[in-house]
Amino acid sequence: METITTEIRKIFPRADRLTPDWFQNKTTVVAQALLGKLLVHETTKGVTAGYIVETEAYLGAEDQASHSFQRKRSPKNESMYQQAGTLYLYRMHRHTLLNVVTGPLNQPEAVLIRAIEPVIGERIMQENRAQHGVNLTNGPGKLTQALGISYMLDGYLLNQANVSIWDVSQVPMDIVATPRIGIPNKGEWTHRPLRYTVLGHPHISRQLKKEVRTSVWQNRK
DNA sequence: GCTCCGATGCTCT
DNA sequence: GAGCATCGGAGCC
Repeated sequence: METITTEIRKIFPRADRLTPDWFQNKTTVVAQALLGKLLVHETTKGVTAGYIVETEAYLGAEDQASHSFQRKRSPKNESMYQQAGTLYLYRMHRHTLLNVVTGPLNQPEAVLIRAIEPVIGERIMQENRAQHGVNLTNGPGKLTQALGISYMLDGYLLNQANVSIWDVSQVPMDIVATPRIGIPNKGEWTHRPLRYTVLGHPHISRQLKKEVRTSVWQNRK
């Protein structure tokens, strides 16, 4: 725990680790506030980390697109019912997707982390993915592979599984809300703007080249 | 025990 | 922009 703090603060002297409490806030608020935060994984190969640039909110029992729609509950999605800050990981085809549980205990909401910008351990990410450039981390399955995060971490609390999220005062210039990806035939929930992105960031998934901007972060304080 | 399918990504056109 | 890989769990027989 101390060594990772030292390592992060070498690069970001004023970095603060987010505690599970931080995720008790409203899911849509957390999803937007996560943009610019640093997602960190301590692996056997070294530290991997990146700024979060794309998230999606999943609003529990009433959200048709959520795994916990109508409070559906099973060993597979049990993590969604746990306390805020719990990691919810599941496998999609042969990929692993990472969520962080939000809100009160037993209210099964979560934020899906869909894309990051590599910051630490880019060489490790290249090894893990056999790819380079934006292809390293511009998708939910890609970023877990790049960071070396396995579905075995499902159910662990943030900070207790070598996975942590840090406030490093990186602030988006602009945030845009759009419909979520891969949610067909879910009525109004298909179209609700619950996907949040750092406007124009090159690492956002499924983005057209002409939408990429050169300036995406505010200057640090 | 069997079928169905997905909050994806890669490849090829 | 379409096709398909690939696998565990849920739902049903």
